[in-house]
Amino acid sequence: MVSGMLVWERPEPPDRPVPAPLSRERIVRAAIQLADADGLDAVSLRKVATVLGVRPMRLYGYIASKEELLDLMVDAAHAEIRPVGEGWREVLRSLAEATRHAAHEHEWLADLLGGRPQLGPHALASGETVVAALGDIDVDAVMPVVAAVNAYVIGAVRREIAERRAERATGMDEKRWQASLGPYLERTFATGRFPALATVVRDAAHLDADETFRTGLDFLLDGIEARISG
Amino acid sequence: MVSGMLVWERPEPPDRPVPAPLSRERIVRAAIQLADADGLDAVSLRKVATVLGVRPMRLYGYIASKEELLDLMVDAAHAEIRPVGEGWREVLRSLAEATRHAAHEHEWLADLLGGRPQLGPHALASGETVVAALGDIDVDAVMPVVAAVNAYVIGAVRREIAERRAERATGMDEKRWQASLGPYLERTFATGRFPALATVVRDAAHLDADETFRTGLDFLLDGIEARISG
DNA sequence: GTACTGGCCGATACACTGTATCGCTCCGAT
DNA sequence: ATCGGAGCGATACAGTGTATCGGCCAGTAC
Repeated sequence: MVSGMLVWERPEPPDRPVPAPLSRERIVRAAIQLADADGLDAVSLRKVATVLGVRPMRLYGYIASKEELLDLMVDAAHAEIRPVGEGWREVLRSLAEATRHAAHEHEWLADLLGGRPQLGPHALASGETVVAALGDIDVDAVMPVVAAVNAYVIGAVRREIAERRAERATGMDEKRWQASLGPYLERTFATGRFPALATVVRDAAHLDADETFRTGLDFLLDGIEARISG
Repeated sequence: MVSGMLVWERPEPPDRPVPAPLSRERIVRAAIQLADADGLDAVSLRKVATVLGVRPMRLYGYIASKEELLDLMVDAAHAEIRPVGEGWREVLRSLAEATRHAAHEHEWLADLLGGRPQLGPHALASGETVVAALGDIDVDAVMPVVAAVNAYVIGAVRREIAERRAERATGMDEKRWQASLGPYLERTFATGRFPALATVVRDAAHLDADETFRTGLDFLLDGIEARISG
């Protein structure tokens, strides 16, 4: 009981805000929302907490560090990566395309992919699907094959997103892109120090992002096929 | 002239510290030294300035932002990547191995590779070497081939370094590694949700990092060979 | 020799970060 | 009715990248 004041005189306790119900899932969703909108740099524990109507330190009841939050985000993204198809080649291609697709919807994924080992349930689940589809392949060959495809996808997606960002940074349309990077390359090539590069960049047909990705993936899958069936 | 005091009475002006001679090269070397020793997170403009015996804001006379410093670091690393060999296959393999080697000496490179377009002089130089060695290949095929190899290397190196760090984080030796991640995977596999994965992880032969990298690279180069010579 | 001026340097400041610490409050068990 | 413990949040700390701006200095024009 508080002092001698009667209830009638005592004011009500200040409206203690109803504690927002919290969960890892909510936290991760909020973080992803921020990252989708404004990039990975926009994800800070304070901003996430604000979005959730919560004080920052509350989050530490659910995660031990920001790194863990990023891990959870990546695993959440893996939930959207569901390889399908029949036969090892189709499944691997599906894995690659689905990963790329996810990175298109969540560009921050390009910054995180491959940055730490993926051991979350969703990542393992998609791994399981892939490995299961490779059942007709020599057991000892499965890991190297999956690792190779994953490596290619990680690198290809990173490069692609990096280029996309660079283009956007120059002003979003292709005109300004050619107006800023084009001239730089022109001037650089004009020095004559990179003749072979200059020739290829100027004379060769330029594939778009889709074609580039698929071409590289086909190289890899062809190489795999040759070895495992041989 | 300062007031009426004679020289003899007037103290010397305070030892104005000799301004440390500065250059992008020095700045980048200092940053790389920090990153080699303690990782990318240890690279801050303040720390770099301290190493150089300089105040932080001075650096902005040489670079416009920290991102530019990171770009310069990456290009400096590219200076150590000099692909050699005869014929397109040897050169591409050399490019891949040299990049991996650089990332072993500068682990931070794994965090930066592929993160932004590489247009620095050293990156272009190694690109020139590679493209020049692909002279006997159809011009339109050069870019996709180089892009594919680069993508694979970026991803493979990232994965490899990420794993190495995870191992180190558990205590550096293999015993503790098995004592921390092993049990996690064991418990996870024990749930029976990932049977195919469990089988492969448990029963298949495990390649070491060198073998894994080379196997994937061979897949890719084989696939390339099949297409360009066919 | 003197006045000016333009450029560089550095101190300070700002807004923000991740997270350690720790007192308070409240709930549930005894 | 009392105690214990857990969780919450305010505060604090050490650090970040960088904008701003006052002042010093070198060089130039007379």
